[in-house]
Amino acid sequence: MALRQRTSAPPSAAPDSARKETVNSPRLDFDTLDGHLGYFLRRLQVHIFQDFIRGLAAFDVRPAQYSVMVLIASNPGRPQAIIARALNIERAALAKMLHELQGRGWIQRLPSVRDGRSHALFMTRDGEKALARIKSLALTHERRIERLIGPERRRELLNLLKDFG
Amino acid sequence: MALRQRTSAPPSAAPDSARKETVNSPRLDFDTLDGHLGYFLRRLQVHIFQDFIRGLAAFDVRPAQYSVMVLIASNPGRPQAIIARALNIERAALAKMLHELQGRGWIQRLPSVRDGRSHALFMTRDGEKALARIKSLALTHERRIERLIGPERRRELLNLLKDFG
DNA sequence: TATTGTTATACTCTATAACTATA
DNA sequence: TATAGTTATAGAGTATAACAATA
Repeated sequence: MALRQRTSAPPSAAPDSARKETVNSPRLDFDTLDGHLGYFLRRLQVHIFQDFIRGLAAFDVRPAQYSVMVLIASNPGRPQAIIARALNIERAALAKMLHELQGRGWIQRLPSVRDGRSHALFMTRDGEKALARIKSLALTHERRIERLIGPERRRELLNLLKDFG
Repeated sequence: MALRQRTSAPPSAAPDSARKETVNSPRLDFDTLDGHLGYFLRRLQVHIFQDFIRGLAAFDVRPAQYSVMVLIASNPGRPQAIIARALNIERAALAKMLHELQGRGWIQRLPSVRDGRSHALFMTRDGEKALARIKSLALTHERRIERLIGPERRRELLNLLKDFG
């Protein structure tokens, strides 16, 4: 594994009297950070989400909202708990988000016939129309990412990440 | 590219009278989500960060704090702006975090001799000692991730992500 | 007893603006 | 003028607990 502990004491362990500011910039040492997958995943993920948010600013749709709308549209009639579990969203957070989306007139919550506790989720007509345009912007976003990191790298990352789940 | 728009209207575009709850669970259709790299990156990154936070709960150190401490320790004497830029952290956020770390007695901010505006950052003795143990826990965390996703996949992901920057 | 959806709370992160002191 | 650091604020995301209704 690439991640290893340092064996020698780093410079800053020297006595205070010996401490010196680093003036020039002989490149930063990232030390153990270089061995953390989470660090690199995070960097790219943040960049991608920022691009997504900017790209869909016209609809004011964030990644989490997009994923919820896509799932409802492709799986109409599901209860909230199923959608929440599928996307790793807290039930409480999803309830709030659905309220928001319902306020925009994009989704519907119908009382379930079979289970008095749950709501069956559907898109509205307006929601479907909005989602069509949103998906188009999301596709444009994905193509920007593809150009940024290269098509092969994108495909390889997608494959590696996908079958992990 | 794998991401493509649907050509046919999804089921939920049917008239309201035709809407039916989905009862059983014939697996969810993730539709366009399946083509978004950001979606998969996010899933794994969240999982990894949660594992990191749990693994370092004894020190109450979060990923961002860890990355800052590692950078200061390996690059003593740097001003805040350099560290912030390197880690894509807002200057304002870093200032707050450094105040926190200073409160724990882990880092020092010495006034810069060369630039009256900036602070030279150093670890304290206690900070170095804490960091040594923290790095050990971080290494254990990384090994858990390695076991979770497999050593080859981890290495490949790391390589693909690294030379993007 | 367990689950669905809801509300409320708290904490972290992120983004922004405004300010001071220096350069 | 621009930059370094600070403070304050607002918004989003996340985590938790508690509750009513239903299973």
